[in-house]
Amino acid sequence: MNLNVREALLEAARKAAQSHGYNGLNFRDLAAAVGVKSSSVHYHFPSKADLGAAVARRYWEDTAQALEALLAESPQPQRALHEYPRIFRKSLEDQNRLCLGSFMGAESEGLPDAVKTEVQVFADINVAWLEKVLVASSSDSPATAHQRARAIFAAVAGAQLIARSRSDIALFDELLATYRVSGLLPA
Amino acid sequence: MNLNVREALLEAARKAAQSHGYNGLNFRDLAAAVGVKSSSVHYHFPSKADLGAAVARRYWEDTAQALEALLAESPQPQRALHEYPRIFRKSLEDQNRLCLGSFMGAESEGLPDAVKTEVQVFADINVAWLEKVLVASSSDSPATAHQRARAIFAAVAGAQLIARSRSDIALFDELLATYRVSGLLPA
DNA sequence: ACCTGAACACCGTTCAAGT
DNA sequence: ACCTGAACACCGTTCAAGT
Repeated sequence: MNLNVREALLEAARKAAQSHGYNGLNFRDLAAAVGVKSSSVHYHFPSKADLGAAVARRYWEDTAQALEALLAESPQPQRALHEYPRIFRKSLEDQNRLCLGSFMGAESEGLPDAVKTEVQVFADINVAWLEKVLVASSSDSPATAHQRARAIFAAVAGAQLIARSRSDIALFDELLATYRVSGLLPA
Repeated sequence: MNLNVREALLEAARKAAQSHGYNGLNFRDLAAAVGVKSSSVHYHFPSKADLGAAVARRYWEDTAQALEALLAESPQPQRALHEYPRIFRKSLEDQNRLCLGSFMGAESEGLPDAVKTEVQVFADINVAWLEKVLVASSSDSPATAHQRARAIFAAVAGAQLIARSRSDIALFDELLATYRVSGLLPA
């Protein structure tokens, strides 16, 4: 039950942050969602900065795991690359939530340093994975793979941001399709 | 002096919102920046929702004007299209600020309806302008221009979001360059 | 017409007190 | 070890009171 509270807080805080951002997170609603008092949240996470950093760290850890699983279960690396946007699509399917990296990235100006650091790691692992897969699928030379990986990450994040503000998953799919026909993403 | 206070509030609130979002806006800091008391802000804008909506409306009005000016002063429409991302670049040059439409778009879940409406207009006028210019420069058929316009808007917004979270304008330029070589944006 | 101080409920935080 | 209530300073809001 003790560990469960901490895990439940991390999970509920992640969902809240993907919906309302770090600024939109608040201890009393979070505590209520888990069934404890707000002062109990401070026992597990002394400050909001600690909570935010823990949530962001867990988020990129989970993402790193999902990315490796995606690559492992794909017969060819092109297939993993093609499925990559599905990770962002799943956030939209889950109550129209935004990628935590995008939301906290937007808020980064006012974020505690510990949180900002974790958010940057999220971006780094996405770009590193894309770069690796682009090279493995030999659709790009190693020299251009890094630039291309960053552009894909930025464009997919942008598509999710726009589609989310309209609560329109079909728009996300259409944006991705246009990225493909234009050549930013491999067909 | 009276009108100046209202205008000064709108301007200061826009800057604050582009840095910290709607949730990061607060009446006391805003009032202090303009030199009045926080209760005076409520005289001009009864609620935070009113203030947010006024800021967002002014923002898309200014953007609409800038877009028309850009098109008017461009000898060819391709030229205006090429210069379009400069509008987003200018926000980064101005204290690393994010497009208000992107920030409030991310926050849209918790935004008052009046604010959300204005934010959507911002997206609409951007896409409509891009679509018009794409057709005029005959780089796209009318049938595909709309899809392409939305993809460009999403990708440029995403590039700004990523570059801003790194406080790296050069990254914005590199992302845009990659969009061009990949074919999403005309060379 | 425009501005202000005081008061209210809310939020992050602390801390002494519980079990 | 884990949880809680009470108290603090902060924020959006209201309102009576100023000019």
